[in-house]
Amino acid sequence: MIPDSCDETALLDRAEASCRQRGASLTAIRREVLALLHRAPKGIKAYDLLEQIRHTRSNASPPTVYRALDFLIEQGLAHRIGRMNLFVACRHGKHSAPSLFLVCPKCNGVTELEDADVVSSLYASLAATGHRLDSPEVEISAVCPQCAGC
Amino acid sequence: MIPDSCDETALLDRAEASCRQRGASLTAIRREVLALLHRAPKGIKAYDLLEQIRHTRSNASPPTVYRALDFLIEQGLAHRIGRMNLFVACRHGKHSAPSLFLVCPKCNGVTELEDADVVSSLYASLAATGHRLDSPEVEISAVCPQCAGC
DNA sequence: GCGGCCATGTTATAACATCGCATTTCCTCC
DNA sequence: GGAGGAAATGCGATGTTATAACATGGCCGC
Repeated sequence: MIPDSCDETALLDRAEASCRQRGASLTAIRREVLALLHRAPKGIKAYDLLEQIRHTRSNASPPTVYRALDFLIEQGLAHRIGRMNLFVACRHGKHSAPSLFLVCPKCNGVTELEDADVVSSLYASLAATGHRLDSPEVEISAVCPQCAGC
Repeated sequence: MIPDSCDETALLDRAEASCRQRGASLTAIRREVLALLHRAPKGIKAYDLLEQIRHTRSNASPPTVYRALDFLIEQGLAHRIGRMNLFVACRHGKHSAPSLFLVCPKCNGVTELEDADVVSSLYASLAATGHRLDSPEVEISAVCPQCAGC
């Protein structure tokens, strides 16, 4: 897990290196989008992202953003929260094992849930029906403790 | 569990009764939408639903469909799959427990998975961290058996 | 230079969802 | 039975999210 105090540039450089390893390139646009995602730990919507990125690239358009997002997701650097049309940066270095992400529908906060039992029983159940997990990130919409009180 | 061979009319009548019990009414439009959902076991999109329902109600508009869907979801008779903007009829009689939806990213098909082990361990794990499931639908992206072969 | 390749720019439009308000329907209470 | 009110529907416009389609730019090996 990457500590929050981690320097942004270093983080982006690491992402760039990992892309290069795979023969992909983290271009300027993509890097900027990734940086914006990292600055929005609670997720950000595509059109808010578009507005943000227009501060530095006034000609950016929806495809500019969506293409960058698609790339980042493909590279495992970002994640799409289906229900909310929300995008978040991936908070962990690698996905050696699948993990569960609890997404709070109120504050949009994302918490990683580490629980071997859940993951293994999920695996077993999927295997029983012939399914195979598509992505190592499983999102679950759940109200977080802070918001549960409200 | 309701057997698949169950007659559609009977199924709708049962849904109507369960609505009435709660002081809600399964009107003609809602009943038709529910019937259409049941005929699309892999889920159907709102605008496809709209096109279908126009066969019998030529004046139907997007709000017609969305309002009916909102009602059915509220009543636990249908589920919304956020990721794909897809709607499915609930395949259980009751939604006493949340269920897992396996969404195939290739064919977009939705399969409802009922697995007490997974659900209970998920529940336990959520409770341990103070979270609470937001909706009875837990979506998981998983390649289905048909697409896995390709 | 030129041809291939990837990324990006640009315009338009598709696809999904909601709002706001008028009208109707249906229930209930008198 | 009729008045009042709540719920449901009709209808048009609008908001929001995402992609299609096509043109251009820049790099690189040859």
